[in-house]
Amino acid sequence: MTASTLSEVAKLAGVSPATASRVLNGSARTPAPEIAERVRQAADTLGYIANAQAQGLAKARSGLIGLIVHDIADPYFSAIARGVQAAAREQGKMVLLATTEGTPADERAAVAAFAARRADSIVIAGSRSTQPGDKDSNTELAAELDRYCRNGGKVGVVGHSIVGASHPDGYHVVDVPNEELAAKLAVELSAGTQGDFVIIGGPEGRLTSDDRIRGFQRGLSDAGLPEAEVIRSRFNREGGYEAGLQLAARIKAGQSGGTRFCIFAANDVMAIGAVAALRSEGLRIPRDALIAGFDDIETLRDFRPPLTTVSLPLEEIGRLAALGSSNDRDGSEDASAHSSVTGTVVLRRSTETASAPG
Amino acid sequence: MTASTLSEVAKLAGVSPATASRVLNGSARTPAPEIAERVRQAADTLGYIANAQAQGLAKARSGLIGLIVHDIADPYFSAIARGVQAAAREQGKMVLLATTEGTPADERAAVAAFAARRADSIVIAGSRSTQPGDKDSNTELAAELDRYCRNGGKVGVVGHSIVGASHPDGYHVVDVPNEELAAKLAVELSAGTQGDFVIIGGPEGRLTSDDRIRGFQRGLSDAGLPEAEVIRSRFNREGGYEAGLQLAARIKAGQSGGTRFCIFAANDVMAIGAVAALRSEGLRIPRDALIAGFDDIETLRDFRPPLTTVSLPLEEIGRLAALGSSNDRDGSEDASAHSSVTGTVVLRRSTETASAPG
DNA sequence: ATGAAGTGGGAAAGCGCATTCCCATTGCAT
DNA sequence: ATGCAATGGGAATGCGCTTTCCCACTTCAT
Repeated sequence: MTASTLSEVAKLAGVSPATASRVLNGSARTPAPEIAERVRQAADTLGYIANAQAQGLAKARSGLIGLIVHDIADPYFSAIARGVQAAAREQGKMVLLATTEGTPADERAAVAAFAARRADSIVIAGSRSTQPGDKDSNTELAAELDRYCRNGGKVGVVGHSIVGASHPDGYHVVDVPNEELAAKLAVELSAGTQGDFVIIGGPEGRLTSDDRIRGFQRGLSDAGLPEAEVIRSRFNREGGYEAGLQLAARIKAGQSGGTRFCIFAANDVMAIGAVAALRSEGLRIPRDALIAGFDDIETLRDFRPPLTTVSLPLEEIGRLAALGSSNDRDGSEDASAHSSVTGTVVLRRSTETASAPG
Repeated sequence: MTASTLSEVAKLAGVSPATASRVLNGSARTPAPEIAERVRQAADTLGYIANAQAQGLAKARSGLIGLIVHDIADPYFSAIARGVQAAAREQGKMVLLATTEGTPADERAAVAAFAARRADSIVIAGSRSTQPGDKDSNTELAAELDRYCRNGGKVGVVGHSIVGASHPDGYHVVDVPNEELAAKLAVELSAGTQGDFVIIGGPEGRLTSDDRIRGFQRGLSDAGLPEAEVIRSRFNREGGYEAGLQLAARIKAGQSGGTRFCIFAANDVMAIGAVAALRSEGLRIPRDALIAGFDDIETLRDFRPPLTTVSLPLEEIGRLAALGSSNDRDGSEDASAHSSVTGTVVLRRSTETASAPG
């Protein structure tokens, strides 16, 4: 037994499919109340559920919003996903998920898949990479997105505008002031710290990571401090762990010169990994080293010692990206090519210089 | 400018739409290589992307798999989502996301929405509730799912079979031995513990929570210990926190009778909340109380003190649910109504009775 | 040389719905 | 009473694709 169709409902109600369509799925024209009731009853007894695919075909809109993330299990992305999901819900849409592990080629494929499904809009989160090896893929990604826009799609971008993308009004980017906030963090940290600064960053070319590193360096410089050394690693917990091991060895070898290293990890998850590594080497935070992260991941807030970080309204970011790229076109002016959020530096115990009582 | 269509491609290639369809999207019949090449070229120059909605309509399959979770930002669910996503990818499908906050009414709506989109299968994660107030909604949820199955849909269920659902072969449930594992945890904990056991559980009627509580009690009983008190709270971090505050007050009032409470929180996130509460009251783990969780959430593994818990292969669970409900029907026998996973008790510092050196 | 079997492309009929147009009916003003 | 606009339902078309069926042509066996 297959699902019942509109015409079956119409037949049962003794009306035409057109009328049934009008009453069941919103239309400008509203049939007479008595007829409407009959149709609704028929639909009910048949357990009618409109075929969204057919509707999409007929209306050229799908009610779908595509979401591209690196890894849905990464708390950074899942927080954004929650925001996107909330926005989708508000608009009566559904979200389609794609994970890409950050590779531009997969992102391109995801965009194509979304385009195939005629997603009304696409939200692309997660920093793109500008590594030389990814150059072609990036160009193709931009091309694919442009094509999608040209065909009427809207795309919401978290963080930076897409490199190479050029369609005039198809993109809505949610600016995240990674650089400024990282600078601010550096300034605030430098106030009460005397040890050397070290940065644990993602791979070179990872935009978000690069922004944060650049900002942090600028902050140091603004505070009259020398540039910090940068250790490159993967942009996840394991990357942080590995970098942490390196640092631990150096700390134990006395390379921190009598003072504590102040470590800045480009995101919270890396910071946690680094802390785990330091601990596994018998070092303690903040006794033997200070450390700060970025993002203020919710699940990590109960971590000990509490992690100094930059709090970002991730859910809101997701919401804005989804809303900004919604098809409320006929744009209220041009006001909507960008929206921006702000974050706040949150100093916590992991960077406290006065040795804690406990 | 709107996306180009199959017939445009066909025209450009000088063939019929039928032929174009055959070469571009897999078919049993394969046109001549030379023609195929021409079609492919035409598709390429036009930037043709098949309209999945139209394909879905024509083929009566959508290539979509619906995923229902309480909250995508909850690490438990996002881990499962990752598994589902992986399975979807293997099968060349996409996942459609719905979040419900655990309310049966929303779950019902999500199922209906998936049915409307003609999702090939639905994975429903997250414990259903059997609270009296939800009874009707639950019945409706079951009815909706049954209807979906009757129309040819497959549903993968994480944890328990759907209460009230009855369609013979539409459901594939991934059994999670919550009860057994909780019992095992209780037994292992009781070995080295003398204090009273206390359970922090979710609201009554929450299936997963109830299973774990029941199992834990059984384990205690098997070990010859009296039944533990159960504190009911919300099934998330805040719930754990609130329960933790209550317990902290009692511990400080000396109600633990000279020994330490051994707290079992029905999931890791609650456990973390409880730990945070105890800490905020100046208590320390495991010095002042022991605590164990359930799930072994990845992001929480670096937590201090390391949390005793039950490790569950969440990603695998998601995979199995998605795969098991995939339309490889013509079922290899009936072998596939269930699949099961197993977990392991992981004893860590949070329940160590020998007072730690540090 | 002839027919049967096989090969490969095209025409056409939907898939389930929205929507445009058309037509019958009604209400009103004249 | 007559004409007009407004109202509301139905027929038909098309959204973009798959798939069945048909037909022209080739190839082989006889």
